Amino acid sequence: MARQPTLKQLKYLTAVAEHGHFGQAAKACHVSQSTLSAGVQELEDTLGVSLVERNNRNVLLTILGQEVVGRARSILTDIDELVTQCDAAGEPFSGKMRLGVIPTIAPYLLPKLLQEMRNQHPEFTLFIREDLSQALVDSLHAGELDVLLLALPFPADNVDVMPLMKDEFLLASNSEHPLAGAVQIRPEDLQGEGLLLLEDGHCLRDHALEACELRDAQLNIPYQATSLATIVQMVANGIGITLLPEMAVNAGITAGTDLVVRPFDRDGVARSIGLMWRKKTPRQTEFRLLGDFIRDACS
Amino acid sequence: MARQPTLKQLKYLTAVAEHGHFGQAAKACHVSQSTLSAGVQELEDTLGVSLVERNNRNVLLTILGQEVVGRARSILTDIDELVTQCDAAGEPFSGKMRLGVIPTIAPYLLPKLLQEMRNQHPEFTLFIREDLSQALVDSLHAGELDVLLLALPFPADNVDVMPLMKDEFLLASNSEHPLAGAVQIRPEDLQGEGLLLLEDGHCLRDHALEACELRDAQLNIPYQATSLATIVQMVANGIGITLLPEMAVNAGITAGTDLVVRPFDRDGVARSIGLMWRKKTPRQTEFRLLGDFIRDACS
DNA sequence: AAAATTGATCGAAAATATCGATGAAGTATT
DNA sequence: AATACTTCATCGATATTTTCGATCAATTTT
Repeated sequence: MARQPTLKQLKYLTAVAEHGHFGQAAKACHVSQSTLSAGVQELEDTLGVSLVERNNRNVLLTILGQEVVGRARSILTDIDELVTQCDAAGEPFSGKMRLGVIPTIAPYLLPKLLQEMRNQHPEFTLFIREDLSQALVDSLHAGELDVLLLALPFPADNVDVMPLMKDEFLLASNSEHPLAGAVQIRPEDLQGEGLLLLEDGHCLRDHALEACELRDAQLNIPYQATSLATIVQMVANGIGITLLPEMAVNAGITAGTDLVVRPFDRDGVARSIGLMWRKKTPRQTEFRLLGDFIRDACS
Repeated sequence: MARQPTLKQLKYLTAVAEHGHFGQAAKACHVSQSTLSAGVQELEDTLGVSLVERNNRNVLLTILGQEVVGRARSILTDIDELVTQCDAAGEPFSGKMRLGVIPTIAPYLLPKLLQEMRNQHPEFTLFIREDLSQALVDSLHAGELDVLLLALPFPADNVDVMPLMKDEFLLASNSEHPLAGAVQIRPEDLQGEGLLLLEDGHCLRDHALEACELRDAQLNIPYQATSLATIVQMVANGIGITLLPEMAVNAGITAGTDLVVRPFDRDGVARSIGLMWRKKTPRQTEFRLLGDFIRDACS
């Protein structure tokens, strides 16, 4: 099997084409003339063609040689670009990143986050995928995503997490509901109420119940919905009450309704928002910087 | 200065990307696993980035790694194309060639030649330049042309020539001219006649006179023209007589006129048509094949 | 627990690249 | 016509790089 030409040989050839002189070409390549001469000959050997006509006073390129030089230049340029891209990738927030986000975070954090990102790091491209936690973790391990923004804890192997912030759960009810006017609201007050929650698979459901130290059995859950926006509409129509994450409320999810949103009487009724990435990723530093950035952007 | 990645390293990387497995990739590249592993690491070192995430059960590409793989594939394809082109160039009549032709040959030989070439070797591209012999020879030495089709002899250094065919000179005159009805025509009969010839620089002029063993001094040359077609018109109008190369007559240069064209009484009143190339060209074989082709096409 | 798989690492051997010196062939100068 | 110069090719010695097989460390499967 015939061997491949090497980049070095192509480099030598283009230098000869440029200088029309082996000696000068060698100088430009920082090698001896003999080295360059041998390199060009080797290239001709491996290609099995004549590229340069050595004419003891001026060097001429074969017509085929000219075409090869053209291709060689293009290839060397491509190599340079590849290197350049990798150099630039060393800088944080300069390349690309694939971020997975759960549906109970994405609509409320991303607008601000993406806007800030575009402002401060216009060179940075953030691909977003929205899905349930388990699907995101699977994708993370499949190499389809680089980092996840989700609610912690979530069970996953071989990952590191970086908690970013607490997100309080607020009780949302129709204004006519008894709890809307209560002096103080305790998690225990939820027992027996018609509590509307997202369907199975949404971690918000589990985290909310856990934060309130409640179990399914203690609750009267009339319906399950597929999005918080739907739940808000149901609550506004008096079908029940719900727990809304603070970030959704801050983002205005209740705008246009007469929902009453009230905090609990004690701290800690909250979910934890954080980043997750593969333990062996080489980009941990970059991910931690992203975490800092998200914290800043959303405070 | 950071070193360049090598094609081998890029090859290894793409193999890893393809197989998702260092061992299989190594097998595909016909090297040991350690060699491939070291190659990929070296690539990462020279680029200063992480491309592959080694995960002890499955190999994942960094997002940057995926982009680098994409670029690498493209580069390797370009290399393959370069090699393919050179392989094909080994075959005669498959690449490109730049042919210089003199004005007293081009219009009469090229139509047939180019048509035959397109029929028999559609892959072959023949660039044509038409100019006077001296200009062609200069271009030949400058590397702008690969081979010339002209009338021999023509003085030039460091060239080889390949005579192809004789091209008889025919006497052309108005039908009313005395020579039009002569029993036989000898070169000597031209003395004193109004002989129309091309202007200086056209080798046809010199070759015609030489073939007839005449000198300028022996002739009555009323005008000099810039093309044979013009001369034909002048002869048709009774301004003088001229010598036309047989190939021009065969190509129908006198069509539409009442010119009488007659051969001389003896053989050898002719010019020699041939190819010329740089002595050091690596394509001599190909040029000789071209010569054979031209001889065949024009016989 | 043991066996198997996977990629990284290491030292020795083989292949290669590089250099300076020299050669060959032509050009320019005297 | 002889000489000096320029240019690229060639050669042998040396330095570098590449490659391999064997082994290691970590993990997974049996």
